[in-house]
Amino acid sequence: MSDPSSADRPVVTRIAPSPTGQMHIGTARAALFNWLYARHTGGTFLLRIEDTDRERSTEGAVQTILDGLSWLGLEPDAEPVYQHARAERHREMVEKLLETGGAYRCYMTVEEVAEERERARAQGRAIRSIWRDREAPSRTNAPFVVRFRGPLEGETIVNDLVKGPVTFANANMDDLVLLRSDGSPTYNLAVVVDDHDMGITHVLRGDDHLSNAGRQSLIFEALGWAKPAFGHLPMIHGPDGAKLSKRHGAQAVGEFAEMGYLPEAMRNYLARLGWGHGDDELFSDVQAIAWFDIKDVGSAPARLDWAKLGHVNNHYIRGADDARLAALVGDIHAGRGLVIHEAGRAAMDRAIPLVKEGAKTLLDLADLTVFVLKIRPLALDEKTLKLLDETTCGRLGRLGVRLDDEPEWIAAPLSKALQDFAESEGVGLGKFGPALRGVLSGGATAPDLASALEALGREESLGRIADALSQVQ
RNA sequence: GGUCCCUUCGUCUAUCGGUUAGGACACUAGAUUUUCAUUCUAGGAAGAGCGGUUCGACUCCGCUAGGGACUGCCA
Repeated sequence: MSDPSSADRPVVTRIAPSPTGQMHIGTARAALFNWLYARHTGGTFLLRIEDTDRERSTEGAVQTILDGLSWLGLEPDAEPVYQHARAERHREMVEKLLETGGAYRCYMTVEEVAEERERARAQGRAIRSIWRDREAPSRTNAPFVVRFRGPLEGETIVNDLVKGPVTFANANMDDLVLLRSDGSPTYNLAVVVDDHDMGITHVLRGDDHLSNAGRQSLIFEALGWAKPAFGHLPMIHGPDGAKLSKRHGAQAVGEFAEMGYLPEAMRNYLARLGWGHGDDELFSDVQAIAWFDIKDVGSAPARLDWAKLGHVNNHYIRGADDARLAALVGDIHAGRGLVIHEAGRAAMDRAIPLVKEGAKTLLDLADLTVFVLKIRPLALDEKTLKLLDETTCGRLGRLGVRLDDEPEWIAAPLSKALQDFAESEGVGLGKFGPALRGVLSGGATAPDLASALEALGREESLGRIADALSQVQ
């Protein structure tokens, strides 16, 4: 149902964030959908930085966007376009509109506009300037803005790819400002000119721009240009249904990264928010690209569900390369001020594959591996100290000797050895397992005993047991 | 206030006029067990409300209610 004029061109999509702070997760999802659609159709995915508001745009925010996209693995196919740099072109088009009568100079003061706004609101109509049908004042250097001369009647229909046909009465649409009194172009004008010049065929963006689609359609028409196809994505809300904000835990891409979510997990989870392919929940980028279609994008807003995100992330952590995880987790440990020695590094490498199935985030993985990084002799927690009575100490002593006989220090045979030992002692593992756990981990979270032993290595394991025994005696 | 959008289990969703309304996460119970977790098994859980259209409606239409967006010389 796309605009016929754009149907035959190769697809060009774009993400057009304004660099005014953090990169919202909704922007990330819009980027993902644009990226998926471009990849699916063999088209192009572009980035445009909407920095026409010089007051609010910052260099740092631009970098945040670039970093965010890069982290997500959604690199644009060309250098970013900076909207601000195109101001001359925008002004040219306003000139053209002025010549063709599609726009007019409005000399209303801000106060007068405020009054008109109030009147218009009270009367339930759109804002109209008195200068719409009036000659310019005689005093030539009076400040003015350029407004769009919108049609007074008829309707504008946006055939939205997600929402279906959306009808706006032209009478309800304001004569919006195209050029500010300082001569700088505004958003709605710049978007239209840039989308046209960049050859954008599909505009997939947040729901909050739906009403802008009506306004922008009018400008496209006034300029005599073909419109792109529009698709307005529903917003992402917090778990309570309100617009996603800081108090929901996170809203910026960078925050998700810091919380230990993997970019591929974010892509999978975000894709599933508002888009679906039957019952498929976990899928690769290749599959998502093959399956993605705008017609399968839902129209209702979705809530962020941390539990499910955690589940998806866990799935990708399980499948992730261990060396990559080790590097990522090492950074987290380092960030927490932990020094990682050579031996610790090796122990981490051994520990990660043994514990990662229990990690929902990289932060979890850090918690699950911290026990191998402890330095001997470990400080024993009270719970463990209480478990270390004479009988248990005797057992652990014998266990140490028994384990040292193991030819191979890997989990499966170690597990067998533990079972055999328990049997030879005539007790269940429960009789000394918890004590051994405490001795090996110093109270930190640790995996099952055999895995913990393997991760620590022979020397370290036996050393920790010996340390504990001499400490208690 | 006005314009526009949205509404299936707690959450994300499948369904595209005829189904015991399916799946995933979460939850509950049981099994496993050296903590937590993992794993396995079982289970509860939904069409906002009211009217139409139709032989038949979750699906189409209208109204109501509830959410949301926009209503800037912000984007």
